[in-house]
Amino acid sequence: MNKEEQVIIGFRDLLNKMVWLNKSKMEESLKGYKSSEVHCIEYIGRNEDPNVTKLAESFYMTRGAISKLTKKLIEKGIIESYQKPDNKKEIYFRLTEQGKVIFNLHEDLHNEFQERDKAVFEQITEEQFDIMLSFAEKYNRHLDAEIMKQGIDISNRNDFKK
Amino acid sequence: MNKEEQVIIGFRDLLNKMVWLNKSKMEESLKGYKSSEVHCIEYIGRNEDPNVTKLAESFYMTRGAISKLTKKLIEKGIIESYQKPDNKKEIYFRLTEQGKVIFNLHEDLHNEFQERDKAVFEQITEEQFDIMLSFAEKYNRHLDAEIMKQGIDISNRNDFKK
DNA sequence: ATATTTATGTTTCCAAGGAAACATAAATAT
DNA sequence: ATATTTATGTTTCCTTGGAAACATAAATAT
Repeated sequence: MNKEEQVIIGFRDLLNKMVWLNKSKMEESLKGYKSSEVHCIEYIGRNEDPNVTKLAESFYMTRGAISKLTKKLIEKGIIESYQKPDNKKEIYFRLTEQGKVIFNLHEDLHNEFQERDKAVFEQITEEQFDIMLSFAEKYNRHLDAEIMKQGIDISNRNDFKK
Repeated sequence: MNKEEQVIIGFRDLLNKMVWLNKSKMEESLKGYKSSEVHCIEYIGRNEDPNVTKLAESFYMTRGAISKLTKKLIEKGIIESYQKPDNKKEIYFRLTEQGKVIFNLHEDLHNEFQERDKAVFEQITEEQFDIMLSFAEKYNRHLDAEIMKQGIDISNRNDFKK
């Protein structure tokens, strides 16, 4: 196996493991909330005027799936929707007080994860970080261009067939 | 956002994009086969005596899900199962002739993807690859240890509760 | 040798998410 | 000004995959 593949596989395994581990820790601490819900809460808490489309693009999910997820969060009283006076199409979300509590619990947990992995990051120099960041940026840009070529709309891959 | 997070998010986005892009290319070229099926065919074609458990661990999926997937591939005539004379418990898989055709088509596609992304990799020096590989290895080892601590069995996370 | 525990694989039930069709608002073209 | 196209969000139907219970074989303990 060449190094190109090794890097990709190494990071893929890494992220898979991280997702598993954090997910199980999360659903242990934040009982009653799925990790997808918490992820959604995190995005809504951190971003300006988030809507279904932005969430879908960020999570690489369809708008339909996000629509259902946000609906559930509204029913649970974790988020609420709002609109702007000059736009009757877009629907944005914000956290309720209850949502903010979960958001903060998640932030704590996030710090806990950082603490857990600190030992690994301490071994990495600034230069090494920059090398990895530069690689990720280059590759991301390249794939963005390829995705454009393909004409895939991440937020609902079907529409492009129209 | 600190560099630790940036690296993780950068690679996460990268892999998400790659999965999307390759998936849609794949299901375009290998019509009639889902990317999960092709992924499974790839693993079976490349590894010695693959069974449900090994597939599950490699894909970070439950044994139940893999069991269903392999069952479907057997029904489609793409793979077949075999056992060893001295072990009546483990069930292994191999590709049928039809499966080998798909395997080879997938290999071609894989090369095509490498070709597509060559421009990115050409800019990376040997030293830079080694830095990234070393980071991935360290982090993987760290997470393996954490997963051990948690007592999570990736192949069926529930069993450990017994 | 027998009992207990662990490993492997399967099945049933359920939830999450994608595909496609749809509704409506906004943007753009004519 | 009106028609057409595009953007945004929702809904229905269906597939995939997880959770949990189960069956059986193998490994281990007694």
